[in-house]
Order: sequence, then structure tokens, then C-alpha cells
Amino acid sequence: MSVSESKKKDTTTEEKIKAAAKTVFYKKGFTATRTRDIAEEAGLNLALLNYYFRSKAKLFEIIMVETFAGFVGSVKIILNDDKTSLQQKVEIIADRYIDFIIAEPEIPTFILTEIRNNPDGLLKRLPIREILNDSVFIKQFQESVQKKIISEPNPLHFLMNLLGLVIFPFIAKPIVMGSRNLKTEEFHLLMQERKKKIPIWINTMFMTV
Amino acid sequence: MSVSESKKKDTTTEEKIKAAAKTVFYKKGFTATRTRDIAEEAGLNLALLNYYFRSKAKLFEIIMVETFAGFVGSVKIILNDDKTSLQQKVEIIADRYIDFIIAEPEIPTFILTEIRNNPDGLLKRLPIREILNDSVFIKQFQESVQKKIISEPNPLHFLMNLLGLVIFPFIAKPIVMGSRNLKTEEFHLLMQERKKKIPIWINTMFMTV
DNA sequence: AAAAATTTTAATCAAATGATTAAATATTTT
DNA sequence: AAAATATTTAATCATTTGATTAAAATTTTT
Repeated sequence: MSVSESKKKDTTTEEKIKAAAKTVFYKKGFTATRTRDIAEEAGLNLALLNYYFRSKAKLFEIIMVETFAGFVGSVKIILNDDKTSLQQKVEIIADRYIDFIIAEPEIPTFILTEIRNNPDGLLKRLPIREILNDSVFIKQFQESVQKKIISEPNPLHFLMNLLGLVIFPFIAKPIVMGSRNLKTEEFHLLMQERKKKIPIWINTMFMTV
Repeated sequence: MSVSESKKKDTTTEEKIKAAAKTVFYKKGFTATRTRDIAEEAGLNLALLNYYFRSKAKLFEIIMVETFAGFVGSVKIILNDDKTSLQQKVEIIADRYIDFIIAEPEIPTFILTEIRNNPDGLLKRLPIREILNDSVFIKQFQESVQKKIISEPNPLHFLMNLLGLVIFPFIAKPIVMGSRNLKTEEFHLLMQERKKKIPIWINTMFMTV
């Protein structure tokens, strides 16, 4: 009573289901996960999924939007900070995203495969184009191109390269690890190295000075 | 009779099924494709799938191994050509792979997601580590490191960057296209540009001279 | 052409799976 | 504490889906 709003349990059933759904959906994708997997992961009765969320699709929808919005939203904030330079933005993105993906390694593949399965559904709701076009990043990029600080006029190449350098190794993780027999810890060290290297690489690729 | 070995039909039923299976498996992955999808795509009776291939899993297995072996095999040949320099290898990989993926745009995501679903199964059969370690590429790379032509000692960074620059834009294609409202043709032009740019980028990233 | 072998089809099965229901249990309100 | 409300459970349904079967059609062999 005194703690008023909080429930007895530290996590409510609804939260448990969402957490379990995230775990399973991230790992297996929508079609490959069975509602029973989620129930089991949560340690709950199957019927509760349909009691709290109306259907598997609805539950997935919620997880998907949250995940995707979080992922896009955090880049948006970084790209729109007018107190950081282009170079600093690259450093921040490399640093934050590598940490983020190490903590949630399934997310990149999850997002990419679910967009493949349903490209329109999500992309229409997330106005990526507007976010990008109106961003401080784009302004800074165009200025730098004009001042000939950057040699590549197309910001898409810049972003594809940056995100490719950050994200691709995680997507290809099993191959990367298999190609040199790495343990998880060694793989993570490699990725930590990249936090410092990626900004340098991007610099030498694009910056004329 | 005279044309001896060839059948009346230009494509046998078995081939039709395999072609249809490729199309559907590539687009949707193993779990999300129903055997009925494949039958429909092939314009054939469902029971034929089990007549020619024993099961969905067996059919998938065949497609998967062929695809993966083809993909890895072609890099293997390029990496082991002792008549080409490191720089030439980069040029060839960028050129060939971008053309290949434009022709078969679903393959990268297909391979990546299926490895995620079953990392051991395939990677154990494809000896990536051996292929890489025994390659001419690795020798050339180590020599270049010793001669201080290359600044980065770890070939994994080199390969991750190269393949990331080539493959990532295709994996993220819906996002890339959405981010600037590109038509497929414009996206392809972007990728064609990258054939020339990637070798230059890799050079400026890694080569000291 | 008849017989044998192969290929294809329609119908059906069995298991998996998303969803529902009605009853049981727990919690909150009165 | 009793009544009302909310949550949880076990059992079950209906659909989907991979697989099988027996018969029909086609092709090959004799």
C-alpha cells in the first residue's frame, strides 16, 4: 500500500511476457518462434499471452516497434546534436553502437530479417527519410563537402560505410569467429578495437585533410 | 533418341522444384516457407516435393549447401590466385560480388539468417578457417604487413571491412532505399559506383603508400 | 502392342501451433 | 468477511502444414 503504485512482484506478468518475447523473437524471428516458446521462456501459461496481448502478431508488433524505434531513435539524437562535429558523431556512433550490439547481439540480424519479411510495414511508420534529411548531420556533411573537407559528395556512401563497418561484423559473427576459431571474448576484443579504428578509417576514407 | 541424354522438356521436374525452392527459401528462409509455397512457385503438385526429395529439410539442405559452397568457393578461388596482387584481389572481389548480389539479391540475408538459425551445421561442413589460413591472400597480407605496406596487422579487420563495404548495403537495402526514396535502378547505380570506390577506400584505409 | 516402370495427382493423415473457453485461483473493493 | 473483479490454469478447438498413400496417367522397355 505505502509503496502505492508498485505491485508485489518486482516484474509484472505482462513485463515477463514482453521480456521473454524479446528474447525469443530476437533469436528466431517471427515465423520461427512459437507462442509456446515464449510462454516457456517466461515460465508462464500459454493462454496468458493471448490474455495480455491479443495475438502473437500483436505481441510481435509491440516488440518490433519498440526495438526499431529505439534503434533508430538513438541514432537520430546523435545525428541531430549540433554541439558535436561530424568526426565526433562518427566516434560516438561507433562507440555506442558497438557497446549496444555487444549487449544485444541478436538485434541487428533481427531488424534486418524482419524488414526483409515485411519492408513496407515498418519503414512506413518510421520516417527514416525525414529524420535523415532534416538532420544536423546532413547539414554538416553538405557544408563539409562544400568546404572540400569531405571528398565524397553522397552522404549515403558515408553512412553505409560507417554502419557497415560497425554492424556487419556482428551480423557475420559466426563466420568471423569460425574463420579464426575465436572465442566470444576474443571476438568482443576485436570489436572493442574497432571502436577506435572505425573513426580513423572513416577519416582516411572521406576526409581530405 | 538422337539427342540421346536430353529429356523432352528443357527443364526436368526435379530442376523445377529446385529452382522454385531456391526462390522461396532465399526470400523467406527455411521456417517461413511452406512446402506448398514451393509447389505453387514451381506449378507442380505438392506430393512431388516428397517424391523427388525426401522432405522439406532434405530439399533445403541441398539448396543451402549449393548456395553456400558456391558463395564461399568463388571467394576461395579469388583469394588463392597467386597471379593477382592484394589490391587486385580487392578490386575483383568488389566487382564480382556486387554483380553477383545484384543478380541474386536475396542470398546475403539468406546465408546470414540461416547461419544464425543453425551456426554449427553449416560452418562445420565448410572449412572456412582452413580455406583462409592456407590462402595466398593471407601470405600476401602478412608479407605486406612485414614490408609495412599495410598498417593493420590483423587480416580479419581487412576482410570484415572489405566484405562489410560490399555486402552491408545490400542487407540494409530497404533502409537505404527508404532513406532517400530511391528506386531499384538508382540503388543499383549506387552499388555500381561502389565497385570503383571500395578498392580506393580499402587502399586509403589500409595501405601506407 | 503389351507389360513394366516411372511420374503425377487427389485425397487424406498426423503433428504442430495459434487461439479460445470455462473453471479455478488470487486480488481488490465494498 | 462477502462480493466483485482480475488473473491464471487446464483442456480443447480449428487451422496450418509436412508427409503419406493409393490410384491414375505417362513413359519406357520388352
